[in-house]
Amino acid sequence: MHPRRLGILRYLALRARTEGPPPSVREIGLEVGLRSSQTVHHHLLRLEEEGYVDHVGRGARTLRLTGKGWEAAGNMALLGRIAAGRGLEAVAFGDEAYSLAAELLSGRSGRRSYLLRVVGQSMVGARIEDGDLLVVEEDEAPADGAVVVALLGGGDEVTVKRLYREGEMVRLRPENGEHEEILVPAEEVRIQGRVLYVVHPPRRSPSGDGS
Amino acid sequence: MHPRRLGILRYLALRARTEGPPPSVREIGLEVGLRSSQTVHHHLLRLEEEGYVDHVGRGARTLRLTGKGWEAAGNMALLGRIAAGRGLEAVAFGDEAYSLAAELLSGRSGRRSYLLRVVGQSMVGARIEDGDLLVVEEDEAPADGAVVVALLGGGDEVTVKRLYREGEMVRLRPENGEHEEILVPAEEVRIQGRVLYVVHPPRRSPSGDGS
DNA sequence: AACCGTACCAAACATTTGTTTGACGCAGGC
DNA sequence: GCCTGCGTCAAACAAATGTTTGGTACGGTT
Repeated sequence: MHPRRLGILRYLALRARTEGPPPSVREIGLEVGLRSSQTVHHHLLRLEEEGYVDHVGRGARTLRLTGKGWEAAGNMALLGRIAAGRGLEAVAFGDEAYSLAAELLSGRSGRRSYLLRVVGQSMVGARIEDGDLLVVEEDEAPADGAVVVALLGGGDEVTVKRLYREGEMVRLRPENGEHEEILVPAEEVRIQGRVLYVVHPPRRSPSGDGS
Repeated sequence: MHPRRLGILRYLALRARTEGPPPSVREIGLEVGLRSSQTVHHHLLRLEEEGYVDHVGRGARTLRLTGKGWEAAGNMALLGRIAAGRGLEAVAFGDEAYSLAAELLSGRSGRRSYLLRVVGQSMVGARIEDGDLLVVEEDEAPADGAVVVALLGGGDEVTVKRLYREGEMVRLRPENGEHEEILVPAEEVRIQGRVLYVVHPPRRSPSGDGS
């Protein structure tokens, strides 16, 4: 991905998560450092050809990120499915999830946020279960005891745990008796964000259906 | 509230819940039946003076509903707090709730939806607990087994239960062993909507905090 | 009756905004 | 060397959009 275009996508994502209209062409230029509206226009055309952006109607500020665009922008980053146990699974999302996130976040501190889908049962004690959506706000220094998204092993591994700092060490505690705590040096873990909300449908009926 | 202005507010709310930018002055006029952009402008000025709308930045399509505006628009309808046991409590909302609802609903079937805050523990079995937010989609005929919002006693009483139809009767089943089923004639209950999502923060840590 | 405020319209105006035109420099391939 | 594609700029154009101006009609007040 062209770095300029990536910058544009990121800015579009930022604006989409912020209250207010999508940016104008010149606003984009101002943001990403392009002095000619034409240049922005040029990149926008490419991005539209390649399916990263969209137009909803005609007129001013009708630009919109597509699903592909959100993905490429990265900072919306349904990073992937969080494995309570191990590993990062295939990224999976839908437009509904995006728009859900977009508004859950609007009006917030300006911090970036995103959605994750949970895989695993290690946090059932915090009402987080397999398949739930998490609304995560980026925050590298949340309070002790917060439920956080942590990156381990240089980013290869993502997990949701409750955070406790202990000097040079970081304790990541699951909330499920069957899972074990992780205790690692602070350098080896990067706190990515804090879980703001858990979103899920009501539990399926014991017998019947309803969904 | 001036009916014209109410119409404008409603349209603004509609657009805010829809993907795409806020409407232009002329688009508003088209919608509410005003042929002069000036007239729309006029009402917009009044609405801004009275604190129903807002401007975020300068330029095109920077109009925004304020909390007061959302409330006046009315179609967002945080009807009230649902008492799992009895009674409808005071309506309570905040900007967060509004914006949350706005996006959770966007892109949906066109049915109206709203948020409710749960009071009571009668549905813990369906992962619905006291204080949770419910995203409810209006639906008078949901499938058997769905978790629904039901109005009893001519609307005086609101409750969340799982729905089962039995001939002329309707069974509303709580999911908490300590609560009793409600079995009433179909005429005495009005199904208001179906619970799509449950939204809540992660459960507070057993010991510490983090929120 | 004269006056005032409100709601509305048509038309014009100024600004913003999307888009087009024309040009420059650079890298890579033929 | 020469051509092509790309990224960039400046400038202009055309469409849209927010805003202003001037005017009409109506109802209530003084």
